[in-house]
Amino acid sequence: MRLMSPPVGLAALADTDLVGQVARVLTQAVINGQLAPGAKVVEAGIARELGISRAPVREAARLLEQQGLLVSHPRRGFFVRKLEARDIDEIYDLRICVECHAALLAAKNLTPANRDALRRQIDVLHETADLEDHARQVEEDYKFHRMVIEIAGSQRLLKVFDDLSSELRMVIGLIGRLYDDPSRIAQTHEALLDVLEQGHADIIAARFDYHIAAAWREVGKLVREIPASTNGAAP
Amino acid sequence: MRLMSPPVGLAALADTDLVGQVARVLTQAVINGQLAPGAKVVEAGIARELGISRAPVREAARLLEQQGLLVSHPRRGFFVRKLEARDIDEIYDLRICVECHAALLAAKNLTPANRDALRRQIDVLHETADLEDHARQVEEDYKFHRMVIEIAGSQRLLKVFDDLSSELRMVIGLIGRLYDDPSRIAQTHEALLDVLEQGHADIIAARFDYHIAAAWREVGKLVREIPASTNGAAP
DNA sequence: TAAGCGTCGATTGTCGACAGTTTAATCTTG
DNA sequence: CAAGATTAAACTGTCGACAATCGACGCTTA
Repeated sequence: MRLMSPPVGLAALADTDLVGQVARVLTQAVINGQLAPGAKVVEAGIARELGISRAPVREAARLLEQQGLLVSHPRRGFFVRKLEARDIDEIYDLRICVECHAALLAAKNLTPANRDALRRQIDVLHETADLEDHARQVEEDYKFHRMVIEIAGSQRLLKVFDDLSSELRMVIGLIGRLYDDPSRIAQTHEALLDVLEQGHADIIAARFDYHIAAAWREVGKLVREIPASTNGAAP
Repeated sequence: MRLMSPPVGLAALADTDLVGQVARVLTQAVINGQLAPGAKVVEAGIARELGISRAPVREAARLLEQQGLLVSHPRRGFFVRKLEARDIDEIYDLRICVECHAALLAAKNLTPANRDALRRQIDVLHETADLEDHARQVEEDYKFHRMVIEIAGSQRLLKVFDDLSSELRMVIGLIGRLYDDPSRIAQTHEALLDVLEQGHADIIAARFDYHIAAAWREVGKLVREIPASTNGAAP
């Protein structure tokens, strides 16, 4: 059963995967705040809303739980995870750990082809800098980082990053605007590509560390201007 | 529905979680080889065997898929993941990345209490060295490493480690014997605790890196004596 | 008025069923 | 006899149903 009204076209490639679709829908709902942190995710409600049964919804919820977007209290249901300042710190700490390592691997695997791909992505960053679409800016930013990890060539590294990303998108979606000076993000990423090309391990690690830590401080600052809430429900 | 016959006592605390139980059963089956790599996991079969319906089995399978123990081919079902040499490399590469980082954090958080806990675990390693129970040795080995990450204090770091661990247990279970000289593993872990206490970042990272890399080489050697198989099924 | 208790609606956990698809087995046919 | 077509069995994806449980509300009782 399709979620959207059949889009006429026969472009039903990787569509056949209900729980995947539900997972995407839920993820999106969490990211854009339709499902606020702490909100209860009522299986029957989602199911009815999507015109499907509860089974696929439950499976999708379990998936998102594993990814850290939802928490489940047995016999009480699934809830949108509340991220506290501590979680943000954990996420960025792990991001630094993982991305610095990935950057080193990526530098080793750097070919003209994927070097150009990165450069093109930086061009995209330049373009989006002018737009007022903050969400888009964040998205293209992530895409660059993700490309680096793809180049590193480890599926597991990529999975960790993707899981962290969806958690982060949640907070960032909540914060709203992220960059004070959008034009600068393209520049900072050029610096990242530079050190990758240069290929000196220490410098690469230091540069990526600095870059991510900067984002960490930025997000941390903005988050602390927002409600601090204890996670989960009382026992 | 309970899996075991009710153990009389009222110690039915965290029992109420069918999918959790199923997940554990399946994990165990994968680790000890009852479910061989590449084997098909038939939902109805598992369900019947456990005397439950397919729904919880499916949810558990999705969970293990997310953890990397199973792969799912839409419309064809779940299969036990086949780990190739490349996967082993990815796992250990990530382990080094994560555990070295965790070790640094752990060193900062090291208190007399958890320092003693680590030491006690090393004692256990000494004791199990005499036994011929290889599985037990591996398990206690992991427990030490896990404790370090617990001390580091990041839930996410711990989750990444746990996921990697279950994948690794799979390979190691397959290999059978892992240590040529069991008496040495206690020693090497003492060295790890030493550098943690000493608290010098570079030395900690280097030592953990070396320790894990050694295991990597060991496992890699043993794995390559075993069938190399392509993962998944043909499209 | 505040704490305790029972009731009722809402929601989860689990089950069995059914249709559509995949896989295995059997039967053709060149 | 081998390759392809055909049929039958097995399995997955999804659904709707039902009992058990949880949380809220209101009522009783100090």
